[in-house]
Amino acid sequence: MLNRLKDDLSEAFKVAIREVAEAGGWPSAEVPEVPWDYPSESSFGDLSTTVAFSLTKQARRSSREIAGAIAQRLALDPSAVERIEVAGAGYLNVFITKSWWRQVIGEVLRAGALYGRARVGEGKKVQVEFVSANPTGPLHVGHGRGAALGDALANLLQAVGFKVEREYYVNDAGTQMEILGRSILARYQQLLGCDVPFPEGGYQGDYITGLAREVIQREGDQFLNQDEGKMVLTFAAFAAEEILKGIRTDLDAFGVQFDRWFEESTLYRRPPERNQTLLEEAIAFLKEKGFIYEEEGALWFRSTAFGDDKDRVLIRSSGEPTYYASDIAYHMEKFRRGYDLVIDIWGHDHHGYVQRVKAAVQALGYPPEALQILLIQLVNLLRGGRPVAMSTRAGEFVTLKEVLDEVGKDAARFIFLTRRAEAPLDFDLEVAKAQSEENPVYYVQYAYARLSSVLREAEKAGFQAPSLDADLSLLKLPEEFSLMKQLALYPEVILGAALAFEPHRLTAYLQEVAGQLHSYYRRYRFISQDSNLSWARLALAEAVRSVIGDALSILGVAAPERM
RNA sequence: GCGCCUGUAGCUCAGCCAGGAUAGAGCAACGGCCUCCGGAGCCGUGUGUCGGGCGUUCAAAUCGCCCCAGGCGCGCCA
Repeated sequence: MLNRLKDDLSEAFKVAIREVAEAGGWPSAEVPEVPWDYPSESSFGDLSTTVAFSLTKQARRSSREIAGAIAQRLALDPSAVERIEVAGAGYLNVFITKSWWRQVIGEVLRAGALYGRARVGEGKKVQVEFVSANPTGPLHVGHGRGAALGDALANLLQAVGFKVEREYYVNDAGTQMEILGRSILARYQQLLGCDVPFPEGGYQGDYITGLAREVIQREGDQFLNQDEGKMVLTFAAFAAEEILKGIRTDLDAFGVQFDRWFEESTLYRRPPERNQTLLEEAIAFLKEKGFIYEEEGALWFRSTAFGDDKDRVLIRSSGEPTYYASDIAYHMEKFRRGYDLVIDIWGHDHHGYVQRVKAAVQALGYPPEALQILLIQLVNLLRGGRPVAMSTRAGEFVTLKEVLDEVGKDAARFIFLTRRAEAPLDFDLEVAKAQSEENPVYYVQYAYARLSSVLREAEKAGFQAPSLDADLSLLKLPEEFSLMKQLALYPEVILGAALAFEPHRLTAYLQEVAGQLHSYYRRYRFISQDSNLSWARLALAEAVRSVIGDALSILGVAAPERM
């Protein structure tokens, strides 16, 4: 709605600029786009443009003069625009009519959950791959941040018309599986009284011992004297499956569901209908394109042809494929599935890898912008302002489950989404638990619960479902117009957050709306003796509630009617 | 050494991609507010070399270059 208004205004401005140019005898061929700002100060109007500044050169006049001339020739819809003012050095400030703002309420109430939805995605297929933690241990807080971001981003993209699939890449092959198997085997042997050393670089967490104990419970000591190489594989497969179960449970508790769990081992298996594995196919394709060469017994990919610093090995001289090779095959597989856009969410420590994978995607014949890689910075876990010590190596880490048990899903998700991905995040357990103003999630949820309560009370007082027929012209307070403006902005916030891959814009928006609502609530009453006014304010209440609820659902945070 | 991210109020951060009017929030601090729809709330008070420098521009937190500080990455590791 606001968008439509801005488009209309832009058109009117362009017409006026052309007229001014013709009258003034300066070139009118290049009429610039008209940029719109929301001025911070209400005396500067509701919308403001600096378009006059950009015309000074071609017009050879001052921006102030140009702005004045434009303002005089503007033909505007009087039902939407109250007046135009020229201010400062040549700003053109647009004041929107009160009746136009009031229409936003009806728009929200009529559209309901569809308010703020857009179609820019045009049904294009997007894949968001996130979390993808190795099945070698439970999810920790950092994974939680990735999970919250990926899920919220997927929701946002859905909201603007993309067809989204969520995927988890399971690294169930390669070295780390072997280390996992060895770690469990060592604990198994130790538990049964054998004096064996723990493997170097093994996974030391207590859960490893727990899994070994589980094996003993189920199978006893029958594996003690069997072939170790075989046992490592068996134990690894068992452990990965168990750990993955735990991961699924944790993600479920966190409210994240994936459409597909793609196993790395698939890349090394020959599908019945083909005569090559996906990995072999990928390499064969690159070879055919001339990007592969042999040197020192290894197979190299000429990634430098696509902006990488150096060429990379795909097949080691030992015959083993590198992790990079499997990732190339994986991305080939992804794009074959027909996604228009693939988004990978990785930990920030992988950023050296970005260029490489993009290079591979290009070599495979896909446009580089079809793959977007988002890097998430670390989560610093604090308790009462003091860092909580964590070391994955020593097996000491705070798991996502522990955090969820302590602070709950909603607080965790919301806080994870308050910062943009590439900024490190301090996550203070005490703050996340606090049921007070320190904690942004409660502040926002409370606004929703409060409005729900008001609407319940209203019903008791005889104001059934907020009426679209309410006389909104009774809404005259500045605070009411502030809220209406926030409602009007919602579609832009959704669209902007989705296209920029920045869900944190939505948490910020929610905090702003909640703040305005609380402030209004303390000062005025929704339900009063004046029944017409009550109807009008309740319509506003319902509209605000609807938008807060919708935004929370996109973030994956509950919108409680009572707290 | 090269590359990426970060540097904005005492603290945590928005704003930077698409440059515009006195740079915004929250927390912390202090002082107020429960005849009234939920006080998990509200109102008020103060805070800035936007890391530094140079440049582009009518206009720079925002764009470019250089420098400083912190983090991370640069494997035939994953």
